[in-house]
Amino acid sequence: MHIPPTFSNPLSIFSHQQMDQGQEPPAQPPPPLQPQLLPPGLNPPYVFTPSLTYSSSSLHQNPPLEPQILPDIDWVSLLSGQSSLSSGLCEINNGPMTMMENCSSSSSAMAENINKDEDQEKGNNRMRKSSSRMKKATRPRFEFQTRSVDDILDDGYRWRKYGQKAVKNSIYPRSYYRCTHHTCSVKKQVQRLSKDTSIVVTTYEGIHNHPCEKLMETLTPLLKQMQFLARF
DNA sequence: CGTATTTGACCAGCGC
DNA sequence: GCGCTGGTCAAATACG
Repeated sequence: MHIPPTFSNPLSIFSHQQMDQGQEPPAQPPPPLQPQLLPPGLNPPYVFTPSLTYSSSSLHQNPPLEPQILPDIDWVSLLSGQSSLSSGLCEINNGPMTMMENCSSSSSAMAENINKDEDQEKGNNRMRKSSSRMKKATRPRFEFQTRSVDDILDDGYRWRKYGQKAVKNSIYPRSYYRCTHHTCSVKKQVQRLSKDTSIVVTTYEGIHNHPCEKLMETLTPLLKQMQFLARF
């Protein structure tokens, strides 16, 4: 599925590492915005600008830190986990393994000793469900605020929707997406702000372990041509 | 017919 | 312990 890109002006980008400790969003209007880097794999109508950062209280239990203007965004590096921002977050998040990891291994060991009658099978299913849920270690998270008529930010990756949920204090539902790449477990959440309905908040969780598909689509013919020419 | 989306149910975590 | 909330699953449905 491909949703045509129609948004402009990502209003902010920041990590939940920052947001989890913060303060109230700024009362003052942000300074004039300057045009910025165009993310790779995105179509020309996009206009990216730097921005103050603030958080949606409907999305996060804790208010964000002081707003800050981030430097130019290297989207490829950021979304593939190579930027200083994302790698920094990885370091922060590489703490002790969550108890879910332990639970999942113990549950599989437990499963060997269980007969396969119906009730126990149901129990195992629950185990697997909760294990996968609990496996959710703290992963790097990035949030983008974009001004857009469409909810979906065309970031060059392919996503499959796996859930939608009404959230408290918001008239708009939150949508849950997973990266469709078979080896990639990156997720994102998309929600429109009720305070400012023109703003869509996209939260990425995890780092892609594969190249941006749209970027590869663009580059592959060029690379082939370069390889062809290199033979002469 | 294969793939993507929708949506109700289930579950864990948290606060009271 | 109970209720609320957010996140995920998976069957049903829609779509190309």
